[in-house]
Amino acid sequence: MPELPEVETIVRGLRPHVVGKALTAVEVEDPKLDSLRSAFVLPATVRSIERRGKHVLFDLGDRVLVLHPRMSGRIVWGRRKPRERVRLSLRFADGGVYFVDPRRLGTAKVVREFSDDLGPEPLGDLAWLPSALQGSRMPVKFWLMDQRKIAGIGNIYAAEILFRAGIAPRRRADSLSRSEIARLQQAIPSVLEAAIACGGTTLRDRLYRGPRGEIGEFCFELAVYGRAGEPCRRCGNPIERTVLGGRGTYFCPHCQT
DNA sequence: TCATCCCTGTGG
DNA sequence: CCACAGGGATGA
Repeated sequence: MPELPEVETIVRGLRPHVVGKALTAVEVEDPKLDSLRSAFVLPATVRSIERRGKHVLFDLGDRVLVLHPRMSGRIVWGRRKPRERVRLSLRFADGGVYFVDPRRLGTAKVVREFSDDLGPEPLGDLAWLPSALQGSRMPVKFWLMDQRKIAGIGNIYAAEILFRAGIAPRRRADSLSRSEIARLQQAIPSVLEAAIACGGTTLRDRLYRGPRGEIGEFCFELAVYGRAGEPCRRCGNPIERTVLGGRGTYFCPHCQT
């Protein structure tokens, strides 16, 4: 469910509650996560919490707990356990971190060292982007969502980024002109940073919540995602929805070419 | 580059 | 009831 801005919001919200605190108990409440039962060495101090792509990393000194919310996962801090389906609870003296995940698609693992095959982070300098796009025949929307190419972008922000850049989702990655690539370099960080500044996006289903359960303010206004048939905020023509790679794909046929 | 699967909940 | 859901691994 969450993409980079939502995961970043989660991580920032958890840090003040958890970093430097002693993890006293772990409750595994989903058979799919049984392998975690023997993975913790307690008590352990949480040294830091970091985000990498859409992964949340709890540094426990000799181990790293890696959570990935996938579609429906949430990670919340609370004094008491939430009523929703909790798959994993991390107990601290004054509260807990709860991995809530109704669809149970999210993943959790404990490793000695976090390693991954994720691409670069999409914030900051994207000077590497032009050469990375070269030689990739996939639709640019796929490319943006391919975590090995660039980390953290999902279906919503891929749509929003491509609208901002004025590029149609089906365009092949290696077909973009210099100026289109330059617009992408600008659109990627600016869309994601704007969303982070708003604390992420909460859709109508309200699945996503912040680290303390708050719904994200709707201050990040979606330009295209979920707006099929509604007027484009820029040109007024209706937003279209198609299916690309099995995912709903929203774009403005007039503004995105 | 597809389809399919993993899961469950919700909205039309 | 069916369609769809913010992710991603897998196999053809």
